[in-house]
Amino acid sequence: MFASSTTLRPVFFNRDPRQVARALLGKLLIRKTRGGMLAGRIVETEAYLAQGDAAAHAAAGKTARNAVLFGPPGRVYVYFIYGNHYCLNVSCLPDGIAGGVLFRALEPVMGIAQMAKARDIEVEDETDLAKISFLKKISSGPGRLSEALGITRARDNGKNLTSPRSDLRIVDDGYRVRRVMVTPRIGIVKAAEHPLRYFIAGSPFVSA
DNA sequence: GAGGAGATCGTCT
DNA sequence: GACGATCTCCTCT
Repeated sequence: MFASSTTLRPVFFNRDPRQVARALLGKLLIRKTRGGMLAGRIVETEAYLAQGDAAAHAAAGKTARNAVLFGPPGRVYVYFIYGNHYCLNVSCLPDGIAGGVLFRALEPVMGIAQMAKARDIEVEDETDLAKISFLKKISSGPGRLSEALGITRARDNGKNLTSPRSDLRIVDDGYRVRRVMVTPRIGIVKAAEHPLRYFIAGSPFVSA
């Protein structure tokens, strides 16, 4: 499957996070597991900038926690939040300049039953797997999509998303997004006014 | 359906 | 020692 798709290369991520956040919409996030392949279409992202963005983890400078954001583009940055959740990001811009994109929501595409199990969501019967109300519970939110794909800081932080052999990567399968909406970011206090949240207009799988 | 509070811990001050 | 790029459950309407 996805025979005609191509893995996104480092150059895709080597630019302004706002461009990357917008361009990632419609791409497929793919996770290879022992139990099979999981995939979701990216429907919602947020950009976190290098300079002058008080909400970004990189705002206060480089630390052991956020070092990946300062590294080369196309690397996985995972952080743990509220004592409960992991959030998945990808680094942008050249080595030495911080910046990243947070993945906020996916439309489940492949391995849906396995993702539901990872989220501890019960499948009543086979028809559930095609219901929007059911699919929304799987990966419409940063913590939710990370849990569905089994993302953890110990396992994935620093991983190269752009290697075709990686167990976590992003591919372009030719899907074309019709219209993109831009709004302020969610769940932050500092620099909350900037319109840096991007999502596919009309998608029922975006968060909130 | 909306709104509020608790969970729970790594990270930085 | 405080707080956070969240989620879920519970209560009230």
